[in-house]
Amino acid sequence: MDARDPLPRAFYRRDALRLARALLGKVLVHRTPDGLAAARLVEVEAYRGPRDRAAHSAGGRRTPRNEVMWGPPGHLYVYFVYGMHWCANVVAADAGVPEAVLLRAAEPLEGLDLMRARRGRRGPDAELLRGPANLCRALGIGRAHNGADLTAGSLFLADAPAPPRHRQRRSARIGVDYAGADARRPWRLYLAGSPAVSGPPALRG
DNA sequence: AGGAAGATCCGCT
DNA sequence: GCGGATCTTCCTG
Repeated sequence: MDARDPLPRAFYRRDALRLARALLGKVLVHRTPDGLAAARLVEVEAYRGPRDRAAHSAGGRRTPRNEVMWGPPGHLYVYFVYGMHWCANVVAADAGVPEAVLLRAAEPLEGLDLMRARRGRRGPDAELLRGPANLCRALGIGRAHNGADLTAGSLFLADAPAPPRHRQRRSARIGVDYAGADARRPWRLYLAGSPAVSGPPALRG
């Protein structure tokens, strides 16, 4: 498979934790009229369905907002938070199983000028996609991309070598203190030492 | 109909 | 470390 081809549907058809592991190192590509932007995923979080109190699908709540989580795998679930930010998830597992992987950070690869412009040229390049909302901003992802099919179209994930195991780390997920015991489950995965990883220093090495 | 909280980010102290 | 920005969504009454 060419590195520029979208990963196939079968890649996404597994539970969110396994998909999260597989996503580390993969390349998210977005072609728009303004140009192409691409970045390598270095931080993700698994949200594991109705029994996961931290997930938007907790308790089996199915609403217009999280509807995409119930759909087939390989689509993007994009939601709006805090009155100003967009965040993007990759839908995992079979239709009817509402699991997803939040994309928290990535290292810029292509389209640096475009991403700087979208971000307002703030900070070092390595931090252009540091944090879930910044990632969406730099890649031009927003409301229009909710439900987008990542296996066909201008927004897709391309294959890339898996990062070495000795750089892979796990931690509790960030920003889910409301979720009780589930808040402490180690379902955040990241690459140690990447300057693009978000969170406090203790959660980046 | 109303209100509370949110899978965040940034700038200031 | 803290709080403000800003608005959608969902639950409650």
